[in-house]
Amino acid sequence: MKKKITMKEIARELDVSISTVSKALNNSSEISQDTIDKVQAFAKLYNYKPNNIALSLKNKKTKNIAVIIPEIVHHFFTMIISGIEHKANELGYNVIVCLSNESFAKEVINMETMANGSIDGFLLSLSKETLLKKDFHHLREVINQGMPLVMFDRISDEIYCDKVIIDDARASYNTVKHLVYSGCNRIALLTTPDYVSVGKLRTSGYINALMDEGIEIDEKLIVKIDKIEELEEKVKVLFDTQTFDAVFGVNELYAVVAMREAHNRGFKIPQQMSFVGFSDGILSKYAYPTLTTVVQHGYEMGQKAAKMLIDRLENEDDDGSYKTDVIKTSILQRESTKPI
Amino acid sequence: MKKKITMKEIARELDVSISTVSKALNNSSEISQDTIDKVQAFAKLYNYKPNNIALSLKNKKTKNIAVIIPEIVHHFFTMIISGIEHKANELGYNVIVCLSNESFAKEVINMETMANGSIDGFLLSLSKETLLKKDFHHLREVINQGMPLVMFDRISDEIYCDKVIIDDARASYNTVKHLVYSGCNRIALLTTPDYVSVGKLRTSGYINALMDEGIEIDEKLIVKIDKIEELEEKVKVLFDTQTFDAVFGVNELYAVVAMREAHNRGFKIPQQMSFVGFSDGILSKYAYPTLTTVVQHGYEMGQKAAKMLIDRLENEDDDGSYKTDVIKTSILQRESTKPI
DNA sequence: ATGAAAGCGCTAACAC
DNA sequence: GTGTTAGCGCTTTCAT
Repeated sequence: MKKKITMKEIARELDVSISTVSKALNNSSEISQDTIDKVQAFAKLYNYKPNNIALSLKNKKTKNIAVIIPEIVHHFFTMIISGIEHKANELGYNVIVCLSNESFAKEVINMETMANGSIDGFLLSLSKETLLKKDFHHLREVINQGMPLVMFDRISDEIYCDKVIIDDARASYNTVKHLVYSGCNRIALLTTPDYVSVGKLRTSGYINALMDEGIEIDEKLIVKIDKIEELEEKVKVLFDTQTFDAVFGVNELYAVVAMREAHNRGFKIPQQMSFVGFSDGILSKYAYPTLTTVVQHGYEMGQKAAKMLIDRLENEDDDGSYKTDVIKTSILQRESTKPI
Repeated sequence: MKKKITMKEIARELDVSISTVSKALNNSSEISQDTIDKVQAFAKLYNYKPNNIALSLKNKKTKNIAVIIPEIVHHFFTMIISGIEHKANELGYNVIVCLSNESFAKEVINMETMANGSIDGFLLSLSKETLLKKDFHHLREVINQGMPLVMFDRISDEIYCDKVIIDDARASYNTVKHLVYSGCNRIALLTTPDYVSVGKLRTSGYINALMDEGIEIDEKLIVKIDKIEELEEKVKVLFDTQTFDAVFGVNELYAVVAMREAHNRGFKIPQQMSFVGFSDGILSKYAYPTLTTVVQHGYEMGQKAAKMLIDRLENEDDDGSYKTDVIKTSILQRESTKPI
């Protein structure tokens, strides 16, 4: 069990001062080549590695960033984390993952525990509860302390900071148009309550597309699902009470569950009924039939967010202007919709 | 932008010494109630929070643990992370996530960068490449430094440390028996190459179950799939060249893809052909028909692993004995298999 | 070319 | 009851 060696010990062994060791290890021009060689050889021999914590304390930066997400068991979020991790590592940063579990309290605690020196900046996607309460004091606090914050996907307009989002409304608009052009005109929408920003935007895109196409909005075709537990029941009720020729789900799960129900009721897909979901995940890809979806490019979103944060960290010239990056989406046509 | 305040500043403002502030904040009995009140009030007013980095340096512990996993975009791994995160937070630790992307080099780098003081211990699931190379020097190194390591799921018997695993062989054995009892006797196996420890164990469980049931092993029914890209093709070949009445996949994806192929070829499921997968994920749950699977309890596994590591961290009495926890699995009967 | 000393923020043994 | 001091591991300014 050879414990980690410190500069102090190297200094003692080589009978030089600690500062000489420090400079030698950093190839300082102040030090003779002889000493440099000697110190570096010794350091390598004993596998010396500088202590990150000491460096953090000295430099006032940790090279760690925290990402706080509502949930990790979601394809979209895991793709985002992948992207963040990749980009952060590439730029020399480590990623600390915190889960809010959609809870406001947990989100606040996470931010508070991380804000005390453990990290250099935050990457955050708001929990549903925070979105509902509209209480953002914890975000304001870290921003006031001068700690950079980049929000992604589930953001708030009330907070002034860098952001990365999807063009949700447009994506939804395009999708509905796509369905219309493929011959559908009674399009059901499975969405979330309006307090979820992305759900609201997708709903508005749906409405605008139908209006632009001169199709009447039928409120009965808009189903708002809050908790996953009510999903199956609400879908059944929709099928029991309404007629329609397409279903657009604001996430892949909604769409797949609806598709299964259609299957069970004997509908031919996509001939009699079409399906589109949001966020191209594993479910869409392996559903039967495979599901046409809006591709959100989560990996790219994660990379962009990480880049934005690190740029901010490494550029002192903080001019006080924040930017919002919008990630383009695209429609991935598979078996659940008719070709246009 | 009110910067973080330090003890030094509190001391200056209140005209007492830094150590008095320290003690007052820690409610030391050495300090008069008066001073304690005064200091704490001031601290609260200015929202003083101790600097984690300074504490880490002083205490020689960071309250951070690193988890290194091959991939994050896998339901099983995300469940494990959830479990780890939950348990770690509960016990006062933060989780730093590192992805090896199944690469040996990345795994080594991850461990090296984290081992220099950033964390107190490791949670690790080996990358495929490491499993193939059987090069574990990086693990030995951190263990030698006295840093605790707990391996989970993809482990190596060559390394002496705490472990948490699934009873893979038994789970597989039970599953095959389950299929036999439900009336199947030509059971195809979709598995990974043997260097993936869990794949190997599952394959052996399959073989043992068949032997115990007096069913001949047909090597042609055992398909080893290394890369995801060859999955669909190999499944097609299986269907083209063999006859069978059940498919057992060592993960849910393999099973679902095979089930789709069966669907496309007009097989009635489960009447003509049964399907079982491993690891109860989102795919199994929403497949059509829903897929019977082996439940691996990833969340529980993550919790156990985190608990084990933290126990080790907080109990100095390291008696040099390591333990291996085996998580029980269970079969979740859904629509893709006949009831027994 | 080398070393002494201060300091990052905090704790704790020891002095007064 | 309060303050002084040393120290965690490292960097850096300022002597020498």
